[in-house]
Order: sequence, then C-alpha cells, then structure tokens
Amino acid sequence: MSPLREIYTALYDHFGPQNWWPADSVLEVMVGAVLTQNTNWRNVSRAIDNLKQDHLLSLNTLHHIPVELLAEKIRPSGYYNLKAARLKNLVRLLYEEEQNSGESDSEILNVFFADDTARLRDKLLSVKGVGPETADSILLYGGGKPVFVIDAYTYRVLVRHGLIGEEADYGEMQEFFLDRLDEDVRLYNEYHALLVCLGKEFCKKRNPLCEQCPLREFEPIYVEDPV
DNA sequence: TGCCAGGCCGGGT
DNA sequence: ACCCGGCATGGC
Repeated sequence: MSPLREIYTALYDHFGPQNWWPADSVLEVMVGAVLTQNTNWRNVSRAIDNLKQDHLLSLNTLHHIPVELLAEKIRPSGYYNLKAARLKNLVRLLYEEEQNSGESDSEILNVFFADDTARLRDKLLSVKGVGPETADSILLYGGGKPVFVIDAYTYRVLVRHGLIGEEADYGEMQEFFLDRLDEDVRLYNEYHALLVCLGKEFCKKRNPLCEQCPLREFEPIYVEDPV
C-alpha cells in the first residue's frame, strides 16, 4: 500500500473531515485563494469579511471598484496593494472574457468552469499574480476539478518523511500524488486540507522533528536546514 | 521580540 | 537555469 494512502488515513483519523474550502460561493473561493498567498487565513478572513460587509463580493463590483479602495478593504490580508491588483487581474479574466454582463456571478462562473481543465489552468496561470497553487486551488475548490494542490506544508511533509528530494518542484510533487492516488476530487480536496491542518499545528518551519505529530510513525527524518 | 503565515513576480547573475 | 529581495498585516 502506498504510504500516501496510509498518511491520508492517519490524518483523517486524527483531524476528521475538513470540508474545504471555507467560503459561501465560488467567487469567494477565488478571492480567498489570492488573498491567502503566503498569508495566515485569519487575516484573509478579516479581509473577506470587510468585502462582504460593504457588499463588494461580486464580479461587477470588484471589476469597477478603484484598485486603491479595494486595497484598503483587504488591508488585513497583507500585501494589500499587490493583492488588490491581482484580484482585479483575475476578475478581468472572468468578467470581460466571458462577456456576460447581464448574467449572475454564478452563471458567469459556471460558464467559465465548463471547460477543459488543462485549458482552464492555462487561463488562470496567464493572470499576473496567479501561480500554480492559486490556480490549482481555484480549480479544485472552486471548480470541483480533479487537481491536486501543492503548498509549502506539502513540500515540508514530503521532504521530512523522505518521500521526495529537497529539490522537488511544484510539478514533481503534484505528479507524485497523481501517480499514486485514484482520481477523486473528494480525496484531493480532503488531502490537501488535511495537510494544511497538519502543517498549521505540527509542521511549521521551526519544529522539524514533529514529535507530537500524527505522522510521527512514518519514518520522519531530521532535516538539518529546516525547510 | 523576531519569526512565521495555505505565493508570486521581477531583476540579477 | 537558478537565486534573491520585495511585498505587509497580525498572532504568538
């Protein structure tokens, strides 16, 4: 049995189902995916609350709001000038390319996601400020596509348990999972969420030994230069 | 108090 | 092809 399967079971038994993404709409998933870049979710949550309170969480509004004002609203999420521009870039892809000014957000987004996954990924990656993790999060958690999301925690877990080399890049890690797991959106969803859950509690940069971690039985190796 | 957080881009070598 | 600094708030 693949260690990936056993690791999943251990995480699931320890943390239980995560039912990601924490959002009320597909658009909120996409906005959250940008705002959470290298940022604690607590701060992202505040920024999204600001947008909701001011009724700014719609494609039309986000498209027309001045970028400076948007930046002010998402301030708690950090890198706010950068992220405001990135959100505008992403919304422009959805709002203008789909040319559906008369339709609702959900209709526009349904049309957007009704496309080949690989082509969707390319479209998302063409947006300045959307990299592989943000694109894949949007595909999996927003569009329900069978894509495995890799992040810094995933990298740490794989390296610290000797499953992959330190030089592994995003694509190699993604391939590592896809080669060893059945194609299953539900599984991909829970697996990444569980890895993040694990990371927040047990796999931060400074505690490479993870002695209390639910994965301590899976041949953890000491990493001299903590990744 | 410094380090860290669910990255990504652009410039330099 | 790498490597690195910049981006920025809030929690512990």
